[in-house]
Amino acid sequence: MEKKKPAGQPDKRQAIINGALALFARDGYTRASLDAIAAEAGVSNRTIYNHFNDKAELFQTVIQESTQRVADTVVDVIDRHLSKVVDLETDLVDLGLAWLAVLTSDLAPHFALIRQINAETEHIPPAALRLWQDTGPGRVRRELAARLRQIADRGHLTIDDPTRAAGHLMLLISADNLADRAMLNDKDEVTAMVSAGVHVFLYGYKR
Amino acid sequence: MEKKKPAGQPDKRQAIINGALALFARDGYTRASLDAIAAEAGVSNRTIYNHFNDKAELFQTVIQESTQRVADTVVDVIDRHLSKVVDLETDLVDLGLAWLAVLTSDLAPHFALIRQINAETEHIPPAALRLWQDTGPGRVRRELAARLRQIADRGHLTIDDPTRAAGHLMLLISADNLADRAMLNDKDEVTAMVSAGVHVFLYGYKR
DNA sequence: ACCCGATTACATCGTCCGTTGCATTTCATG
DNA sequence: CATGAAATGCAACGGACGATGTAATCGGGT
Repeated sequence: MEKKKPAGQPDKRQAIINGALALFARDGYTRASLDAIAAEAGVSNRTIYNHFNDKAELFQTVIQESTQRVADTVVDVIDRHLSKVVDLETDLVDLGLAWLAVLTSDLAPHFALIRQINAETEHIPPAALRLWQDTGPGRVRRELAARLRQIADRGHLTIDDPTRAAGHLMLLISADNLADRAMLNDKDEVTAMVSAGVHVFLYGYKR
Repeated sequence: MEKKKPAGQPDKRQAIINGALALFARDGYTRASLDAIAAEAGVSNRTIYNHFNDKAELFQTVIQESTQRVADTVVDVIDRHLSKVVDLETDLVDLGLAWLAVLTSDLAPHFALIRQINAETEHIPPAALRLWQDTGPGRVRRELAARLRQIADRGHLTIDDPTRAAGHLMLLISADNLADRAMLNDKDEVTAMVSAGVHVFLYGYKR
């Protein structure tokens, strides 16, 4: 009784977006059919067109939604680990582990979606592409850069270009992830990767 | 007379592979139609089926061919810059610049193809995926790791895991490339990125 | 000049997909 | 209970695409 279906507008739209995210992430824009998305969302094909004008609009909406969600969580992870630094190395390692935990969380499909975006670059309107860059990875990068600047100002590191340093740290933390994603399931390998990455970052920007 | 069309087998197959590479790289596996590939290759649709059983086989062939080509050149770049080291930092920077030059050379489509592969992971037979990993990025990584081990043995660096170090160097050299590929056209930005990346790598693995 | 395999143009089949129209059903609201 | 907006099921369209068959054409090797 609690979850009776409200025939009205409420959460159908969200269900569509979630289902579309799952299929776009796995199959890509072209391969993911609207019928399959409708089935995944537990919704009629026709209903999708009551909420979105066409497939492209749905795709862009999915990108924005998912990007917003993930950016929020990652920014939160950054703030939680770098707002007050006690021991820089262990704090950075913890940050890296928490970061990678997001990759295997329920937000995992988002990162498959990102790979789709990176592949579809030529077929996505540049405006949407810039918007994504700015509210997604760009925002995370800026947040991390700001934290690094604080840390540098306290004399722990020497950073001339915090934005670039933020990029370096992001890459070093998840280095092997780009080569072999299956490794994310081995806890020991993950900590080894993060520790090594943080170590290089720390000594690379030492003093 | 020199370039008379030999109606026979010779280079049609190569033309098909080249055309398919161009279209697969830009449009992805599903979006790239065989008619478009045939047109791009200056070849009849039917001829493609004289050389390949189906679209999937053509795709895998293209991946193997292009991967082989690019891995050869990149390995060559590595050997040319790290076989004899005079000044490690400038040699690494030169390596990085030569590396990035490949990304904008005539082999550029290959890296768009890689993004397609990364997106299509779920739809490519694992065997083909492993083969690609091994003959492509894996081979490059091993080659670079071997060179780094030599350098470390001579006392210039402290490297416990050369393979991981190779991964770090590859990422640090092309750091910003993942975020903004348009930057590859600005020579100053490229050298700044490479210099910064090499610097972090060098001090990160300093003895 | 002849032959044979490669190539081509063309036509076709079956399928899937995006999109729309329409009639029907569902349910919260008043 | 009546109303209306939202959702659904169904059918259909136009188009694109992978794949195959066939007959004609081309061009080099004997």
